Amino acid sequence: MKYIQETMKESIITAINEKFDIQKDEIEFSIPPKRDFGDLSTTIPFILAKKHKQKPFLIGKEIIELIKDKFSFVDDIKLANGGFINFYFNKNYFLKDIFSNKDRAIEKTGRKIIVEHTSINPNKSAHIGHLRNSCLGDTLVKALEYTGNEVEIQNYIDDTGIQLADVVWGVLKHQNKTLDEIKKIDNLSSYLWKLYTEVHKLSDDDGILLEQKKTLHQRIEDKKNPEYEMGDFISKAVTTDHINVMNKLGIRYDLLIKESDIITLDFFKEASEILKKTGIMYLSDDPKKENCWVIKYKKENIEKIIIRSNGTITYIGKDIAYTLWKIGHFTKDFFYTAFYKYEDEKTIYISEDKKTDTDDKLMNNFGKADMVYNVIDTRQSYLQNIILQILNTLSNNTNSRNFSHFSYEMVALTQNCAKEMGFDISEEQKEKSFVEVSGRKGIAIKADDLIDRMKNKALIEVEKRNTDLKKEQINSIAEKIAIGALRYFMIKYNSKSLIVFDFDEVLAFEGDTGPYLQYTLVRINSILNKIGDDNLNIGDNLNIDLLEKDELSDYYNNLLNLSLLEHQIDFAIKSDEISLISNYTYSICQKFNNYYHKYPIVSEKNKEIKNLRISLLLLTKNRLEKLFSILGIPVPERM
RNA sequence: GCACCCAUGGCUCAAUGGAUAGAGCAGCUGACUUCUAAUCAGCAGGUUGGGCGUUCGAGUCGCUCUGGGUGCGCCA
Repeated sequence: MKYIQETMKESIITAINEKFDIQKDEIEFSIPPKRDFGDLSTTIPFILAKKHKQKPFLIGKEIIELIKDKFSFVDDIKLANGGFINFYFNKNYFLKDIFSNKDRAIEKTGRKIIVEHTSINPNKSAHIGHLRNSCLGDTLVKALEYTGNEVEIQNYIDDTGIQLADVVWGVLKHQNKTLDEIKKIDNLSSYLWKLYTEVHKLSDDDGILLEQKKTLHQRIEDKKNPEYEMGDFISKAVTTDHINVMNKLGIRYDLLIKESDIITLDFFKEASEILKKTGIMYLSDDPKKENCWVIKYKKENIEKIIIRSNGTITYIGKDIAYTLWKIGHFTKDFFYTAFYKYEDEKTIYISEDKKTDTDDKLMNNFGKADMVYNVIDTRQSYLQNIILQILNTLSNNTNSRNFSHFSYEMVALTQNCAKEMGFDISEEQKEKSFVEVSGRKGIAIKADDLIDRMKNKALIEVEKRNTDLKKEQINSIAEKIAIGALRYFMIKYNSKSLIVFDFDEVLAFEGDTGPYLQYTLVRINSILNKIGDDNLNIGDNLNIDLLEKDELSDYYNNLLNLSLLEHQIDFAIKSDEISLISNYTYSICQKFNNYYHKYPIVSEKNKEIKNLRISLLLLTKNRLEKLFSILGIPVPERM
């Protein structure tokens, strides 16, 4: 449909541009809400009515006269409701066009895009809040790849942060453990999860302790042992745990960037030169900010301090430097080494502050992107907006977008859920309609625990329905269902809506859920198995007019919706809204399931009608498989 | 105080300024000797928080009020 629309736009412009003034990007098509209104609709008359100060109805009539014979695949064009131009396609042409183009390769854009997501503090297990980030980020990655972009997936490791220092203090000073002892701990992330909340409780209002932690934090940053060594081990071990959990969900990374390397290599120096030279960063006149280098945040008219009066850099400075590096504003680069290998040998690299043995060829390929996505929750909007402002100023070129704070609302818990988990909730929090997730307070569901819980629920269902299967098969199916359910749940909501988490909702496997989608595709595969490969020779001789009126309408409805795939994915990316992809997938399944119940396929006697139905089946399968791979939803063999 | 976000059936959410505001859950009724009932069909449920405005057309845009949330440090 994307291609049909493009051709139509061009033909329309050529046909009418002598009489009417219209640009290509002003023309928009939409699928009409009712079949009676045709197959594709445009509101050009309304747009022109404003420009030419005429009635939309009259303009519409004139346009139709000008374009009526221009399209071989359009049977009829009608004017409706005061100015809508509705196109009625030749249905057979349309069917053949979609069917023969279903595997058409997407053109490469030649653009390199960096997506940073996950970026969990490496001091404890991943939890549901992180899952939303990673699922959104990964789906974004896959959608960008699908549309022909080269994507580099980065995961930022804050290995010098206070959060890490907290647990290092916990093991060294509070528990007096040595590095060797720590190395022996099974499931370190989970162990630290508990320790972290303990440390947080202890130091809440203990001044001496806070001072001690501050010193320790500085020693990590200065790479002094044993603190540095311990921090380095913990952050790498925990990061590995995070990579493993995410891998279960099909979420992967190309490169880890350590904050310590940004500091050690003094990336900020180069960033600082750029910012000073362009006047973006300047010495403040404000007496309260004497000797501070600041950036003016225009939106709120605030001077944000970047370099403190003592010469040290604030938090955002590192982020600015990192982003400038990503977009290729730097001459400086990191060094790299291999960090992790997936089962298929694909490697995750990690940044280093000095030369390593890793092959040089790989080193030069990181960074230097045409576009950068930072997947970070909405609470960081202020800082991300400052970065956006800097990049906009630097690139003067206002119409090409090269940075997106891909933001989303946080995940919280229902009061019920928090109670069920036995969390210690403050009185203040109890008054609210939800409980904020907090790693520090231990108020969150760990990713591992959630996946296990979902798998167990799926296991019961699979066992009930498939008594003939072996244990491993049941296990593998249950795992796929759990993953599908979780990934769909995490992205189906609009990114601006707060997810108030409850087990009932994530464990629902009926209705608007991942398993519903999976069930649809499993069923399609099962029908195709019954039909057998021999009977799948769908030729060019499909004739949609053989269908009865009602079926024709249902069939065509499915077809039109299926034709929107490319358009929907483009639109989701353009609007920074991943849930559009899951919504679209759901609509395909709903329409197909309805069709399936009305019209038999395997038992249909009329060969031509059977072929028509099979072709719809194949087309639906084709679309769903593409969408599932973008959404990261696995396809179980049976359900 | 300033900035940003949100408000749509009982609940959870859709809707690209467009035609009669759609789904799922919960409730009720019905469909498995017929391609998997994790499914499907039907019933019921709406003044899109209030007001004003822009527009041929507003759930969607602007202003305003109300209610909720988040952010705003020489912390990270």
